Amino acid sequence: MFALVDCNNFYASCERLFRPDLRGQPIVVLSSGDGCVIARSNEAKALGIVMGEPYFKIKPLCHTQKVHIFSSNFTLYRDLSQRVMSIIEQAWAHTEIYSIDEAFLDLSTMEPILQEVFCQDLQKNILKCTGIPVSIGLGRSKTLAKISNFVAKRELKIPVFNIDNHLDWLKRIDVGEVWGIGRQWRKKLTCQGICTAYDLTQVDVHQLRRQFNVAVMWTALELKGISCLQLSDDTAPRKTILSSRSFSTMQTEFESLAQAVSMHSHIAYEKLREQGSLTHCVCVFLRTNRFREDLPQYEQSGSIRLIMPTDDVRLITQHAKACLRAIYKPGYSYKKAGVWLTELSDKSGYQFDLFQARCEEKLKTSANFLKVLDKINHRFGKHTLHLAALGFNNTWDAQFQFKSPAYTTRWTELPSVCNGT
DNA sequence: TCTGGGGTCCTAGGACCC
DNA sequence: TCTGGGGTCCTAGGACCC
Repeated sequence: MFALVDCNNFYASCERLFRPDLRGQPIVVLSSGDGCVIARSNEAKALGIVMGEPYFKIKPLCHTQKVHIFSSNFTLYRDLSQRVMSIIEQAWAHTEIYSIDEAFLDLSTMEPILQEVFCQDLQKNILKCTGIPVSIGLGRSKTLAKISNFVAKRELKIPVFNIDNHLDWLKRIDVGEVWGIGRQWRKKLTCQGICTAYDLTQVDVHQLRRQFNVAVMWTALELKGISCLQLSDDTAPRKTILSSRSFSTMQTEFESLAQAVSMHSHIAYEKLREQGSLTHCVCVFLRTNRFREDLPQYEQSGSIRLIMPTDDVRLITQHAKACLRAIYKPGYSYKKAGVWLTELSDKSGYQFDLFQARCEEKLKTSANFLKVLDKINHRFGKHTLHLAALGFNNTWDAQFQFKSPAYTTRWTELPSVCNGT
């Protein structure tokens, strides 16, 4: 048996945690640059605000209905996520942290009779210790646990549900709600009359393998209660690292794009160092605003493959700017740029170039420099020390107009408790 | 006027090898 | 006119997830 713990309206719940005055009020959390809706409280859902909707389209509704708007505050969400996850891991060792707000538990070694009670206790404990409400679904496979969670949250509105003796629910679940069936597969399946999760269990799995792919076949097997996906004990480092963002206003000049690309190089560098990897390939992309059909469109990417892998922010930035130079075309209004590091390798397996003199001295100097850079930024705040290439007073960077304080991670932004006097 | 960011995996096809 | 069989690796593109 598997259990899926899923935080309810996670980002909205995080925001409400430090704003008890917002209990029962509609809350919406926006994506980077206050672009789209990425989380909604139940009250906001009830107003018909849908996921992914651009903010400007719902602005009047938010105003008349007094919806509380928040910019995304990932520092806060990450911190609260870690608290929730640590409680889960303390309660049960065989756990996979699947996303910022979800964890799978493999309960197969627990007495079946204890499983539901265990989940009910866990749900109460998480709420008590963190203030974050969660729902827990149980099932014979990860996919069934997912569906079970969906039923608990959306249909029955109860904290814990075990679908094992209630598989009739599959007949009422749209096939597009099944984990692993996205928009394209849903379209293709419904064309063939496969409209519900139950329908999918009735199709020959080899036919699914042929017509779709092996993942869809596994999904169908999992719905039948045949577990194909085990917990992934994934402490493995990322295989690619990306930093990208839309601009607050469209940019035309090379210089501001170069600043943005330098900033993304810096962010990507920090992520790279954090997991102790080196990059072999630096890729840069930029694109115009695809929603502005009245403007000429351009989208391009370029990459540089390094002879020797690096984690030096100076080299990464230098190569990223060279990529940008190669793809930049004047005369366009750019909306977004990013830096993508691929072909990552572990620092311990450093491969020297056969045809160049070994340059240990140079590497040592670089390592020392980076160590100091990291140390200073760790102690005094993320962007205390950075390359001048990032520029100052960036007007192009995304705005977070409705951002809440870093309540739990910054001394100066701790919530204050007022005694009313 | 205003439309997110960051990942993974699978597959088909092409290039190459003997 | 007729031209094998059995592999591996790489890449781009497409699907999915949160």
